[in-house]
Amino acid sequence: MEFKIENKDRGSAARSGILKTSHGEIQTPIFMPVGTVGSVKGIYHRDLTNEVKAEIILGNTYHLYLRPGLEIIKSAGGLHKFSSWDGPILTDSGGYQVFSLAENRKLKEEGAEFKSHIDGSKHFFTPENVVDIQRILGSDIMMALDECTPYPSDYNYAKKSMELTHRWLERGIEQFKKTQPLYGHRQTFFPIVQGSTYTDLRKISAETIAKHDAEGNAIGGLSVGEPEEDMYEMLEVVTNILPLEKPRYLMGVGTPVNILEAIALGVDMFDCVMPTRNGRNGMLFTSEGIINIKNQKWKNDFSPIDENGITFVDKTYSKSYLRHLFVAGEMLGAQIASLHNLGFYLWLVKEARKKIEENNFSEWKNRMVQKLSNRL
RNA sequence: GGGGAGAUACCAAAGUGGCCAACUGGGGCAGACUGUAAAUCUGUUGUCGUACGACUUCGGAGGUUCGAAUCCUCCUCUCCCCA
Repeated sequence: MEFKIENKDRGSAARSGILKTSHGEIQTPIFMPVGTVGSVKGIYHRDLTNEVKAEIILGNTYHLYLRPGLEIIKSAGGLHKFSSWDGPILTDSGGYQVFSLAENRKLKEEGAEFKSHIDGSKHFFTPENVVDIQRILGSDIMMALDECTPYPSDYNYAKKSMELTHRWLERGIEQFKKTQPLYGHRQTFFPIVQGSTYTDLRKISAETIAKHDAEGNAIGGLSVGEPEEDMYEMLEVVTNILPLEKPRYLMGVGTPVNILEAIALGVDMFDCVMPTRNGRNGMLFTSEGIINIKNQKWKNDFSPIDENGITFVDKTYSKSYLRHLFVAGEMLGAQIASLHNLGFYLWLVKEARKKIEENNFSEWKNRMVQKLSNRL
């Protein structure tokens, strides 16, 4: 994998770049739609490519390992072929499930023991076998196994958790070096910074991660309930330490405002379930603010969903009609909202990229941030 | 014509002397959602008040009782069965 920074913003740490993978180039900053089980919920790949202009999507190790299982994905020739997505794929390691399925797992030095949420069966994830699994998935970017530390965590827990993540990282890197891609294309491996909301821990973690000189670095354990100011503070600490010339990936973030603020701090890659999940639940993100399309106020509004939207649904369907679909519980409503939101998220990062190239990112960002939180 | 059942909030439906402004579900209204156990979850839904609370409600009119959605009388309406 190759990363080249193209432009740097004058008023902030924002930068634009190009990330080259075996499945295509990614223009950063970029938002990566989440397709946990090999599907960006409710969206055809065709629309992901042609409408949303997605350049890379996510898959999840834990979920794909449980279902359909590695045998099937291996037989299919990897996740790209299995799901018919020939663009880049990043797979999360299951580290987030260590956090989100906390009640169903036990953390040990060797790894994390999971009780499947599907059938209760037991499974053991280690820093090593998570690499092996991602080799089978064939993702372009593989993630290290980490513990996504919950918020709030007391200092001692956060420190121990971070240190475990660091030890796991050593093992993951070893395994990564010992193994080869299975399908003839390149794969890379991103380590993850932890450290909860403690400045000194974040600093230690970022330094530790930086030493490994990976092709890209991720920042995890944020947007798990902490105040946004804390997140930005941690980001600033971490982005000042991680190597400038390597892409930075902020995991699981976030709201449109979060993304712009993080871009300003020098983050290049983002993923979040928000555009799809919140879309399914009737929330639309637009350049003018947030719409809860289920609200009564849209009942008689026959204007397009989003005049400025980039996808075909934005001008094809009216707010009134979309509201009707949600009220009626029609799945088309969830699909339209998801497509719109993803289109908006991709528009947002592409616009940010444009502004960085034009050297007026900060000013634009400040103006956008004002509008993005509006409730329409 | 004869016999029976019933009428409760937007709808359906529980409650059959005080713990009832009234279970529950639907519908309505609003909120939440950040590396997806989510096409999910939460709140609210008589009026007024931020709240403690106050006031008006269970087909209608009377009555019994300290107290009635609940018991009695009459009335109105609906449904079912038989002819």
